Amino acid sequence: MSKRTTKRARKPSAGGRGAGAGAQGRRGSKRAKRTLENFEIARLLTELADLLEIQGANPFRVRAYRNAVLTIAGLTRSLADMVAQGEDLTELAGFGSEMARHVTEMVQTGRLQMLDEVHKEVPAGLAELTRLDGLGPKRTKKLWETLGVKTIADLERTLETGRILEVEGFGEKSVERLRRSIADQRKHVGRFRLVDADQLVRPLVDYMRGAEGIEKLEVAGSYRRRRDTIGDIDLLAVCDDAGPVMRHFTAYPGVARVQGSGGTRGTVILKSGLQVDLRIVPRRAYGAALHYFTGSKEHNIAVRTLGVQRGLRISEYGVFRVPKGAKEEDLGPESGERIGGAREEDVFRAVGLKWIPPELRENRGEIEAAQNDRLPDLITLEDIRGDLQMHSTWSDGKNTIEEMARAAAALGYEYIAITDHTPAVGVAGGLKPGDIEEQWEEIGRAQQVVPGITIFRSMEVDILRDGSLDLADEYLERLDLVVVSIHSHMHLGKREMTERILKAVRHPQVDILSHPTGRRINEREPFEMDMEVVLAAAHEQGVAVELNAHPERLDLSDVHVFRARELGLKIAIDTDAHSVDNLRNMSYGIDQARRGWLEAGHVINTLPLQRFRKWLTRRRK
DNA sequence: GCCGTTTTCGGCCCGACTGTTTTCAGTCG
Repeated sequence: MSKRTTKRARKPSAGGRGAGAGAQGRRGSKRAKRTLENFEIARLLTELADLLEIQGANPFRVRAYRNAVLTIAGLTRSLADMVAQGEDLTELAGFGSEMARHVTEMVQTGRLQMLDEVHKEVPAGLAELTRLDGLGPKRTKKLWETLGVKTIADLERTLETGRILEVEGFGEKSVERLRRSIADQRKHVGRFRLVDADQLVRPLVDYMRGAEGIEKLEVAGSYRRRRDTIGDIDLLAVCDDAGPVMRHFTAYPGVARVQGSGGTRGTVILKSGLQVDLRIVPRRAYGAALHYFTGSKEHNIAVRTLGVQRGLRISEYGVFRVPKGAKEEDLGPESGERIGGAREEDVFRAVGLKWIPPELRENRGEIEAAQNDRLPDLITLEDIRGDLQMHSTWSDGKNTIEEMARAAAALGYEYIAITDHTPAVGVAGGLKPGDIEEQWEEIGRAQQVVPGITIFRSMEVDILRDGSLDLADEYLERLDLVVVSIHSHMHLGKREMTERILKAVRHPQVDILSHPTGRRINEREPFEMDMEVVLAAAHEQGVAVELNAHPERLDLSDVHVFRARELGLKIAIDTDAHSVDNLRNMSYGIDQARRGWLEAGHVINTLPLQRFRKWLTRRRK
């Protein structure tokens, strides 16, 4: 495998975590230096990129830092470990010798000298300012140079006093926009969970289909790629006359304010705070526009670059052969010979690729896979034959075992596992040992009255602080399936947490490690733990790792799923349902699984009943 | 700063909209 392919294959997707301005400065110099986590390294590199941009550095150099941040976001391994083991960081996508040197320095010293140097010239707070809507590097620099604005607080003062109007390029509209932008940031308006976006998008799409003369309507963007969180919504429409469609859009009752509207593009903010962009495109460009607005940005850049290599110009208007000898400035959006654009496939075919499912479009190796006809045959909801984590009224579920079984049978499943909590999870009504046998009797009764589905005796066994399990072996041995997870002491250090999970995974009765990082999207950060080590241990022990389909968890993340697949682990996609309705959340797990390149064969609950039973006995010979 | 089937220099995706402008820079996606 060439280095290029290797690097591309590792190229990640998701954006880095939010970068805080002045992260390095705040850490201070006292105390022993501590190894930086990947996200902290990414944060420092982002700050460096922001500040270099303000300094007017070469934009491609700035991009190089941002690309490195993207790569880091897709790693499951800790950079500190990689450095400690003497690995060659330049093997990582977007990492050259400089980036490798920077990262090594940060790992070894906890600081980045280059950032210190830049801080001498540009205040750290400016990085934060560039993240406000309407303020980019140029305008931030201007405010700093003319009014000495260094922080958001400074900016607010100039807004109040009106001094900002003295600065060239800043008028009343800018004042209003910046005020809103600061207020939005205060509210900590973040990304929307996919499930919440679904609730907002469905009625909007229904409404838009009623627009006069609308021919086609599709939701593109990260929503179409089914990312676990959504920044904004991109709607794509085809119609002959844009005017009525755009007016219909901005008149949607859910709109809080109209940010802008032109002949082909309009932007509104819904009352929920969700931004929605509508693009109106001609029929002949529909496929090219759909591809373009679906993204990801990184994927698009990669595809367009392939186009450039073939003398093609790819944009939302279509695929064009660039006229020989044409000057860049003479080219309009539709100059040259149009060789495609009505269908999405046109774009891929023009650069020698098979059509790539949206969930894979993260420039994480999908381009190479499509070139080599090695795209995965992605799992679908129809592949699922059972659900291996759900709760009943015996602990914190809302429905009885029988009700859960009937609902699962109605979904066409062959088997389910009832996984009520164990005693340590008192708040969730964890069962006491004395209750467990009674519950088994009820499972037996439910099994008799609900035909056609097998109900496994299981429990979601709590992993205690020391890594031991919250249920005696005599019970564990009598369960059909043992699922383990953490519900307490979530703030242990990385080493202790990793050891705790490893101990649980190595318990001979354990089958599935459930919601491994404990994250709750937008609510709780993942545990500090070494995922790479945990996944490796699970693989070694024959333990499956769960992709929890609950839309607030989706834990494993897509990046972790991708890595698990690379390592050859088995995955269980479970809903963790606490009611019959929750069983339908399986689709969110499937979305995430597809983003992690899973095929049916990677997932244990796609197995037919008999083969699944066989899997259960793999360690119980 | 990274990268290479136009390779070690010279590229690096492409277009719309806004605001404050008189012809476009900056920002955003």
